[in-house]
Amino acid sequence: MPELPEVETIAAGLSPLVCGRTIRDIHLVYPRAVRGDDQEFQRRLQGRGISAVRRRAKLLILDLDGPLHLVFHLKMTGKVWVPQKGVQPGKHTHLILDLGDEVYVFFDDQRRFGYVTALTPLELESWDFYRNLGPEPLQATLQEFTGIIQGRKARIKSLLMDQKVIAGIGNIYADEALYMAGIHPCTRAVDLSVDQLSSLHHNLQQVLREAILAGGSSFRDYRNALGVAGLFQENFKVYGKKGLPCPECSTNLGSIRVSGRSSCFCPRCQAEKSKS
DNA sequence: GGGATTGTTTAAAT
DNA sequence: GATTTAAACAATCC
Repeated sequence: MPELPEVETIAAGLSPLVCGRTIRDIHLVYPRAVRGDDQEFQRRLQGRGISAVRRRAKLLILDLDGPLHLVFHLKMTGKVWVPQKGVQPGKHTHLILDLGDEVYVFFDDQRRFGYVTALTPLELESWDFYRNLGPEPLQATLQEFTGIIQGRKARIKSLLMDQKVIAGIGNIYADEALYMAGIHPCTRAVDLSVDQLSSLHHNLQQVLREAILAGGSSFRDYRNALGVAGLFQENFKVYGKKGLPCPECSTNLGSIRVSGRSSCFCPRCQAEKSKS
């Protein structure tokens, strides 16, 4: 489940390995991994040079000469990586880009929820999902953050995970940021105080930065561009820790479902406001 | 084999 | 129409 820090780590690792190289050949093992027409996809990529690797929200984007954008969404189990020389594609390798000199990019995805697509700049900008993405959480100022959340009636956790509100946050970092800010996931945004909004903004940026420094989280099977696991899962305070003691107060952590997602929190440190 | 897992899309409800 | 919520979907593992 790669979220912002994981995709950021992948992009940073991938960049020096592929930038300046050219896509010599394409092996599309599993055509359904391509969003849109797979023949056109292959035709578009052939012979194209790679100029940059970047991230927007949870999307991994390779900028190609043309210009053209090779866009990956990794969803649950997607991996984009450059294997060591001699490593053969695995059972879940759906796409192989041959960059020459025995350098390859593999796109693996065990659960097959992820996808890849090749879009022109115009197509990328007119893609509804992309166009409607909210601001990057690490760039949003407190004023911006407050502006997009204040006054909304939805539960704060739902808003944090809504890509149209703010981009790149998933279940892990939503739970962690809410815990650090001492806010119950079911709190209506409209009920948050100015101090709580400020704390949430600060802690959200904090947890994302720390996770990026740790190379992302490797809960389940995330791997970076070199196939190496990240370390941030060791820093999880609440995510996936239902029933374990809270690191602050030792109360057993609880779990509830918020907008269809399991949400771990501390019933004491993140008590619901009893305001009438 | 049912349930859990994910982020996004779509539809329904408010 | 805007906002919010719930269900559906993709595929696989345990």
